[in-house]
Amino acid sequence: MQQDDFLPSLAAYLIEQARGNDGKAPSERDLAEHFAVSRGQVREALAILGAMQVIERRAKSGIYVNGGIGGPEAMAFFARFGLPLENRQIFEAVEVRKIHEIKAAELAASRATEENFARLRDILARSEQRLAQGEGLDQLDQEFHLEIVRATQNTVFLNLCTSFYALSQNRLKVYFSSQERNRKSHDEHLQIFDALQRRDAALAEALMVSHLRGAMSYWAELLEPPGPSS
Amino acid sequence: MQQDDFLPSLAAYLIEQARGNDGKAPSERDLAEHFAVSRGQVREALAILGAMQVIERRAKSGIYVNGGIGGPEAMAFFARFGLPLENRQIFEAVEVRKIHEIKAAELAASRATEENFARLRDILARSEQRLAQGEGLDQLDQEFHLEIVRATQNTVFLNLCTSFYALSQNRLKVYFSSQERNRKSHDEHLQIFDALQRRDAALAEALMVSHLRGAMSYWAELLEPPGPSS
DNA sequence: CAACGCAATCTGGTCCAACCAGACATCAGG
DNA sequence: CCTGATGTCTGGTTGGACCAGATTGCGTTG
Repeated sequence: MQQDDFLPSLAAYLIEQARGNDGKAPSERDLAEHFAVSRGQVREALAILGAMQVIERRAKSGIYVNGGIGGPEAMAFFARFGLPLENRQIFEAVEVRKIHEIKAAELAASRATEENFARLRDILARSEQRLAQGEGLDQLDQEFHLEIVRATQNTVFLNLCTSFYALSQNRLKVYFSSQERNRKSHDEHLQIFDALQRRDAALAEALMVSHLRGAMSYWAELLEPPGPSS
Repeated sequence: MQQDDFLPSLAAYLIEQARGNDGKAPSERDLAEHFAVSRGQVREALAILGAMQVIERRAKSGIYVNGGIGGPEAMAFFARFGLPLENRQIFEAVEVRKIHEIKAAELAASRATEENFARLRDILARSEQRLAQGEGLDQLDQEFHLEIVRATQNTVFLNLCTSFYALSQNRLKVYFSSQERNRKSHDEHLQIFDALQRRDAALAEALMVSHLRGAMSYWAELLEPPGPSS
């Protein structure tokens, strides 16, 4: 109940306390007392939250909670630290992820190395195994998609996609609870892999589009996507 | 020479010192002495860098610099704090930005509101003014592209693109030093705007592709893109 | 009674002096 | 040469202290 949990719980507490108080959070000293830690600890955590732009530290005035936890750094952080995001943000993140992965498939078709193909083959083999045992893909699905991103040879892109994957994956585990959907996913993975090996960028892209369409629309329902009007 | 500059200079120092020392950086106490600040200050900065995964703080052992500054949080941070990234990372970031903006144009065509169009019109009008005065676009170019992203109504996407824009824009100011390139950019902006207003997603996307192709290839040369073989 | 001004208070920013416990390297003893 | 004890170094954490600007509230004054 301590150490790594401190930052998220502090963040949650800040947001809670700031609501209905002009966005102003308790003072560092109060926070230290409330969490029974030293002020130094609080300041370290606040430094991180401040750098994430989740809060604003105004000298000689107080700590103010910025409205959004939506910044990319903040999202990546919160995902890592396990703080839940709002459905709307998750939904938007999923859309961004879709953008990334479709393009990744296209780029990977021309850039993938034999090393990438080997890893993909390994992932698919392990997927086959898991399916044979009647288990879900989840982790392996993530590995497959990230390996395609890695195959673009763009490390910045890979890091970015990793963050967004972590962001949505936790909430979307349900998808892989159905053996039927698992089977379908795996078959589509095989087709995508085949297109990549044949260096057919257009086909890989098209297959990825349809692969994600199915999954994403299912997820969209789960997440109650925000309608156009409110 | 103090306050906000501390984090980037500390980061730079850490990376420099860690090179050729197993990635191990000086101790907190040494850092505090070197920068003539208290250990508390150093620890706050290290907390941020640690959260960014730029460094790893190993208890009772030392501070270790993680190879990459390429993580999305780290990149956004460094861009904000003005620490220069490596050419390769900038180049990769530009490619990611390209992916984002092309898709943004497509999505914006169907989602843009009258409010978005109004802001775009305003940006284009101001661009016209600046060009008439013989000045470069730079800032306005950024505004134009980000407004298109905003028109996708995806705030996570907007935040993400804002980070990546900040990342590359600083290094690419040179592009807007040529009046001819400025004029060309502006004309293409007008065409894109027109396509958006006509809700022609395919056309908007195509125009954005060709708009970015010109600019990006110019930038690519500046950045000495890494060849396929080292 | 209202407006002004001063003083106490609160806040973040910064620093210092400790202590803890594990990691690490060194050195003495077998 | 190997082994184990020991002392040093490191990050982790705490408490207290001071500063200076922002804020608040009260008392004075017109």
